[in-house]
Amino acid sequence: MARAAESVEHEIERLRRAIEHHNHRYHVLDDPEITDAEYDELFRRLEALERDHPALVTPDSPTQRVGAAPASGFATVTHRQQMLSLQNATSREEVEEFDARIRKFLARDAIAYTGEPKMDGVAVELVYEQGVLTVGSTRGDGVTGENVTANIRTIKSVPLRLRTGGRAAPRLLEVRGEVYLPLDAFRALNREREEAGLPRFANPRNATAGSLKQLDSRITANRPLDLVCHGVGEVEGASFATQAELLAALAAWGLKPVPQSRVLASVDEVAAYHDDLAARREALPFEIDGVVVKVDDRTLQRRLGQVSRSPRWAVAWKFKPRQATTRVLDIFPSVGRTGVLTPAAEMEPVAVGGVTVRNASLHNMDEVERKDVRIGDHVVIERAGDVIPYVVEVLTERRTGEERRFHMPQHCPVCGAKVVRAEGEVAYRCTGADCPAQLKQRLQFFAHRGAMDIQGLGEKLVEQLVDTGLVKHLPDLYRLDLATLVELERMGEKSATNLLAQIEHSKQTTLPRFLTALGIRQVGDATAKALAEHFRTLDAVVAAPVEALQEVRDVGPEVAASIRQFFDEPRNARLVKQLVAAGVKPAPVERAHGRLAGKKFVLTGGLASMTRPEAQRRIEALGGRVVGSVSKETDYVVVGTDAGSKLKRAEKLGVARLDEDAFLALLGDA
DNA sequence: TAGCCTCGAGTTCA
DNA sequence: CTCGAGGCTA
Repeated sequence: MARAAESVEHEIERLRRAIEHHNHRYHVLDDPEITDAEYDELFRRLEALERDHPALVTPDSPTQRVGAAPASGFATVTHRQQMLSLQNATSREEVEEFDARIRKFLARDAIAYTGEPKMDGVAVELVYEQGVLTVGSTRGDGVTGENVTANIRTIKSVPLRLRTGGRAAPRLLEVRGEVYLPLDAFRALNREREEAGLPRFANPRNATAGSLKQLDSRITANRPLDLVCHGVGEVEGASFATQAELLAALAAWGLKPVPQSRVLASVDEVAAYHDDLAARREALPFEIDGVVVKVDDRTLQRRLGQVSRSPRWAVAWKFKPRQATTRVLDIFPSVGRTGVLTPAAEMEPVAVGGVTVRNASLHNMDEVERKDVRIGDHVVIERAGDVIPYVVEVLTERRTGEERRFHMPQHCPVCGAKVVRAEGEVAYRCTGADCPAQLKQRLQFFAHRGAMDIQGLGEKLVEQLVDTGLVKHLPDLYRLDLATLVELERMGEKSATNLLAQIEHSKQTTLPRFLTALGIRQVGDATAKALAEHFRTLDAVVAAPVEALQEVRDVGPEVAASIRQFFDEPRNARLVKQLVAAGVKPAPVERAHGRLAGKKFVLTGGLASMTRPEAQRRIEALGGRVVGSVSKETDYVVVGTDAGSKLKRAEKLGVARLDEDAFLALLGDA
């Protein structure tokens, strides 16, 4: 028993030291070593131990205060009322417990809540005296923060004087809010920094903290920070019955209230609100890491009061973290279709945003060197914006000295050919003309939907065909027969027959598909289509001199040279000849005409009545074009379910939007 | 010559 | 989906 108590004491002390350390890194140095999720984990563990062992709680425990001492350089501001932090919840069960606690405390059956997105930024307080902004400060440790008035004043959405519509302003108004950097501004800032040779910010919150702590407010003024408000501290000369009323009053005074807030009548509605925001998270123009649930009635809020460091009437329901830290086990190059060696990191499996991640591409050597990722490093990984994980930053302070740098091999790991880096290019390329890795990728690209469209020829089969030597060059595909195919693993007579039919079918292709399938550098499906429309026949494309190629829309000197170089290479000329000899017949396509001739479409989200490639075909059949990104040149954005950032951009640029019904009507479907 | 627009290329997990 | 870069246009 005594020994158990000792070990608990030991663990509490260890946790406190760790939390104090990370507090300092985060709040004072703006340079955290661990993710928020890991920090929260430590904090929760300490809270749990202290709850179970109240005798061990001391006033200097990190649980007994909010943050750490402010960095030097700014004057200190004492908040009239302590700026509290929120209790966290990570599941519906915990929110139900929160609701049950409150109902029990107040002896009520039902409580109305307000839901707000939990903005991932920097918490601040603005003080308005007689309606004039006098002080802006960071939260700091909750009791005292830093005076960042000059920087706050640069934020466009912060009124320097409240709008009162002729009536008297409140004598005193302390507003609590969150400063953040909108995502597009964050990306633009990182691009600029990269060009200037400065390190990138790991995430918008770090960028916000860095911007807000500039001693020179002219720098801050160049960062398009924004501030939204979600609460008040001390107020004289005004009062609000509910949180919703408070937000409305702030808005009336010209402040920006937290967007997308809602009054919620039950835990069910709270859960629906949470799920809705979680689903729309990626499409929002700012980062959020959860929702904040507050008791709406301010009188009830006062009755509930607070427990040590947080109000009893609010809880932050956090989303599953999209960031996580893990360790790089190995870095190895993979060989792509064009021979490019792409370094990839193999990591200890870790859960991020609901899936287990093991691999992440490191894109190229410049990236590896810029981030200085080494084998054995602890890294922060993220699945932001899209699904694909990437390494955000290396936690250099966790290095032990055992880490190994990755060097690009001088010879291809698959075929042993020399690896070269062309002048002015970031990519390293395998020069092996018969590299099996390249052949596999090229074969798969050849069979791809947008190219020859050979269904059933997937990764596994390609692997077998190349490894068994059945396919040494692309034209070998057209010499396969039933007897050899059925020898392969997992290949019966039925699937072999189907595959042969698909291969046979692919011979009746179109010129643009065929040109795409060849895999000419810088020629994708759009350029292939333009070439086909311009030259009409394969022979004409193959024979075209550079000057003629440049007459094609979107083909300049670079692309023209690349095309010419491809066909001038004897092995490529032979490849084209052999494919044609094998029976491949690329048919010319009609020039674009039709009802939608010259119209540009962008597709976003999913459609119920057809797939995206199908929608593209339908549009093109009527002479329209489908492009990947929205610009003011775009004629229509087709908005499906779960539309992404393209819809936002369309709204901003005032581009016409079509829902599925309107789109079908345009296509001429009933 | 700069800035916009579009295209190409690479890519993870279930 | 996003980034980098080629090509086009004001």
